[in-house]
Amino acid sequence: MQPAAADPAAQVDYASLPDHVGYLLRLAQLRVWEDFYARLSATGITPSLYSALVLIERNPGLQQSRLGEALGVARSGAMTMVDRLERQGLVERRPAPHDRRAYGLFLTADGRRRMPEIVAMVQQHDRQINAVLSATEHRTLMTLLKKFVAAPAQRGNSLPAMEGDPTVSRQKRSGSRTPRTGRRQSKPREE
Amino acid sequence: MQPAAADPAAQVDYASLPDHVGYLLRLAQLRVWEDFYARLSATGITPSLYSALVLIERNPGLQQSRLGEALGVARSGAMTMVDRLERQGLVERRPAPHDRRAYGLFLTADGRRRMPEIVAMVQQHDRQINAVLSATEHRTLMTLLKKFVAAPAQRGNSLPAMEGDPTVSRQKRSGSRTPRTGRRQSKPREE
DNA sequence: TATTGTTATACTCTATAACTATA
DNA sequence: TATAGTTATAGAGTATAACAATA
Repeated sequence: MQPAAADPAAQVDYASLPDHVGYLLRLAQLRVWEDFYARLSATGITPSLYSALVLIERNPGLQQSRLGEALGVARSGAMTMVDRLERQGLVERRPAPHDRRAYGLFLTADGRRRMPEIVAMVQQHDRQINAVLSATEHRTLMTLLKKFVAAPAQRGNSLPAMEGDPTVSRQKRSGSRTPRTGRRQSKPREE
Repeated sequence: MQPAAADPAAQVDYASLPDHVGYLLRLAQLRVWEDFYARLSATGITPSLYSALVLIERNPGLQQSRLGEALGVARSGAMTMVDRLERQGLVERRPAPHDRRAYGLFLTADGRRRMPEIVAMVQQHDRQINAVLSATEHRTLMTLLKKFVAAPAQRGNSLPAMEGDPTVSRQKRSGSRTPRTGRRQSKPREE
């Protein structure tokens, strides 16, 4: 995303671009992410990982599939997220009580210990991000965004994670679908 | 992004997630994209391609590098975009008058002919998207988003394209950088 | 030496499909 | 037969680096 050196882009006429909500939404989100990453880079927590953490903290024992559904990612994507959080020692998978296929997700002791700090960093990030708006403006923006999002969608409508996603494009375009192969074994930790 | 079947996600407590601007921005953008892709899928135009088209139309003779800077993508990325637009017959590269390295970008005759229709589709998309807000609300939202975006950034601050981007994450994370190799020849159309 | 266009390569994110164990 | 977790693979998007031609 390298910023234009001096400002060669200044000569370009952006025409109608800034009149599109989508364009502004993207710029805004980009700005938010930049600050998020800059601020939390040391922790290795990304926006999507953070949203997973919050959900797991608030819904102890949550299953991976449920997490994925809640965050709008495929099961395999949820896997990756949980793997990362597990590797960071923040989250653990415990066998589900009544279903030997499933696991429940929990914060580890370390995760519970570190959570407040992480949350504080994110809140600080939020404050920084919102600093450009007055309290009233911020409230208004949140209200409008919520209204925008809550509106009945043409298609399904869950609440996805906090992360970028070239997904939509991929899904909706491309008429060619090629099947795959591959695999080997599963659940190498249950014998 | 498959929508949750019935609504298993409804049982999940989203906790503080909806209080974060970033989270709402992402949801909002997702919704916008969905509609954009659904509506323009037949044309093969993505949000980022559309923004390129608009810039080229308004700035005839624009160089690829300038386009890239204006849209916040690397030169190689601008290449890809222009390649796609060229393949679709919408844009052409003409040798720049006073710089034999450079090319100027122009809409083709066909591009100019099709542009109004594309613009109309995008405007229709915009209307649909904005339908959930009153005219006043929409104006307020745009104003707030602009204010949000226009605020002095900590880092550089150009106006990128209309497309998702896992970019930020990649750039800001990862301490390991491995150099590459590769190439073969360039400009096979200038001998 | 710097810039423009180009190509090769790598990495992130996320999807689909198929498989295993279990229900 | 369906579901949870897993794994392999595909592909979109975008970055970096190196190169040729030109400035």
